[in-house]
Amino acid sequence: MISERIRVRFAPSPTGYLHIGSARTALFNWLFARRHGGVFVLRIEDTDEQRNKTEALAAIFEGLRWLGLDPDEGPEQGGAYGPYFQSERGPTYAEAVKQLERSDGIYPCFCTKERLAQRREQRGGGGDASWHYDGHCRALPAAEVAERLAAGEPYTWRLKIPRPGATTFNDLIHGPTTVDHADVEDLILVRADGTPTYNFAVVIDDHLMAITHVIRGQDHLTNSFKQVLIYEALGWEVPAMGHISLILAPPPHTGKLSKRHGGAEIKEYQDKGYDPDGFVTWLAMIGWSFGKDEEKEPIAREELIANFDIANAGKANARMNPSKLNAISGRHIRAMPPAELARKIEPYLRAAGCLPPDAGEAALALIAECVQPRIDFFAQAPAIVDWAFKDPVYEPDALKALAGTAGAAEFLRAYAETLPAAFAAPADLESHARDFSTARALKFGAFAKAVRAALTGRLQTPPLFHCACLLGREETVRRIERAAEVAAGGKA
RNA sequence: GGCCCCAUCGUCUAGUCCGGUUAGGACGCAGGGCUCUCAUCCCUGAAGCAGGAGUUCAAAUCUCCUUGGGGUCACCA
Repeated sequence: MISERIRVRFAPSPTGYLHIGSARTALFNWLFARRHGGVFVLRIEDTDEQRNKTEALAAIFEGLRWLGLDPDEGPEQGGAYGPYFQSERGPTYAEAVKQLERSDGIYPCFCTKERLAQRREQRGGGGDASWHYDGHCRALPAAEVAERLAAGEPYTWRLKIPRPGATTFNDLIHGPTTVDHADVEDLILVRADGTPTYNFAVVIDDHLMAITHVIRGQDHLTNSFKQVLIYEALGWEVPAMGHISLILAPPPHTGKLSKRHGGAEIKEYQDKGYDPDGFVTWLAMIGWSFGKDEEKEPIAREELIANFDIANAGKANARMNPSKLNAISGRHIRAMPPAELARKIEPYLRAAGCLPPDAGEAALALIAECVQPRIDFFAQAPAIVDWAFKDPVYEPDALKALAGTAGAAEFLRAYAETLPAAFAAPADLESHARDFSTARALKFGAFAKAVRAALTGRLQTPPLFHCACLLGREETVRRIERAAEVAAGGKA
C-alpha cells in the first residue's frame, strides 16, 4: 500500500491567511521532497471553517506560489490520491470505523458534552486542565451498550487505548520519543453527528494518500502520539514523523509567533516586496543550517535543496529576527540584474507617485541604479528618489549647508550657467563638475554638498549626478537657482 | 498544574552522536578603510557554552538535579 516513493504533505486549514510558521512547515516538506525526489502534496483541511472558503484558499495558493513551493499534487494540480480537500473525503472514513469496530479497537461513548465538562470542572476545583476521559463507557456491560444503541441514544466512538502501555516513535529530529498511555485519554474518533475528528481524519487521509513522512511543527507532538495509536489500532504502517521547532514571537512578546504580534502573515512580506528567494533562505535558516559556515553570497534554491537534511534541523525553538531577513533579502536584491530590479520596483514607484506616466525605460533604469545598494525590500524604493518628484523641502541640515556655506549663492548660479546643454551620463556631469570646482578653487566635497542640498533638499541621497540626471537639465537649473536665492537670503 | 519537547555570543546557528578546538560563521552593534553624502563593499573589534553535582587525566560535548523557555491537555484543526 505504501509506495516506495517518498511522499510528504502540507496540510493547512484555510484560515484566511498563510502563517509564517505554516510556510516554514511547507518549506521543510518541500525541501525534503525535492531533496529525495519525492512528491509534495497539498491537502486542505477544511472540515471546520466553511466561511470565506474561496478567499482563504487564495491566501494559501498565492502564498505558496510567491514562495515558489509548487505542490506536485493538490487542489489545483490534481493527482491520483484525491480529493485534496478534506471536506470531500467524508465517505472514506466509514470503512475505517467498521474495521475498528470489528477489531474491537473502539467503543461507543454515550457521555454528553455536559457530563464531560462537569467532570473537568470538578477535578482539581476547576483549576486542573489535565483531566482525561475516565473511560466510563469503556466499562459499560455489552448488554447495556446494545440496549442504548438500539434505543437510538446519541454516541461518539472512542479509541480503546491499550492500558497499561506506552508508545514510542523515532522522531526524525528528536530521536526516540515516548509517552505513557496513562497520559493519553481514549480520544473521540467519530463525533455524535458521524463526522471524524481531526486526528482520525488525518491518519486516514495520510494513509490513503500514501504519505511516508509527516513533517510538521512541534505543536503537533502530542497529536502524533495519538495518531500513532490510531495507526496501530488499524494495523497500518506508521509513517516516519519529524517535528520541527517553532518560531517564537520577537522580544517584547513571549510564546509562539501569532497573528497578533504582527509579521506573522506571509502576505505582509510579499506586499513589502521582500525578495522571495531571500525570504525562503531566511525561513530555511531558522532552525536549520548547512553545517558549513554561512556564505555572504545569496544562497540559491538548488543549494538549499542539495544540502537539506531533516536530521540537521534544530530541536530548539527560534525567536523571530526580522533584521536578518532584511540583510538576506538585501543581499539578493544587490545580486539581481538591474533590469530585473527595475521591473520589480516599478509598481511600488508608480503607486508612490515616483514614476511619472511618461517616464521612459532610461529613467526607470537610472532609478534602479540608485536604489539597488540602498534597499532591502522593494517598498523602500520610492523613499530613495521621492524628492525628485516634488518640490524640495529643505531639511534643517540642508538649509544650513546652503545658507552657511561661504559663497554658495554665487557658485551655485555660476554652476547652473556652465551646465552642459544636454544631460547624458552621470559620469559626464561629474567630470564637468570636478573641472568646475577645480577652476574655482572650491573643495569638491563642499561644493557637492551645496548642490546636493539644492537638488534634493537633503544631505543623504544617491550619488549627486545620478540625482541631476534624474531631474533633467531644466529642473536641475531651476532648483539650483532657487537654492541660490535661499543661500543669498540666509547670508543677509 | 499533568504530560511532552528544548537549552552555545543580544538573535539565528556550527561544534554534542564517536569528550582533548585560540568555541567557528551570519545578523545586529562598535571602530576603521573606500568615497561627492548616504548606502554598498572591505578590514578589525566587543560579545556565548544557564547553574550545580557526578564520571574522567580531560566535559560545551556523557549522567543526574535545579533553573529557565516552549508546546499541549476539546464531539477545533
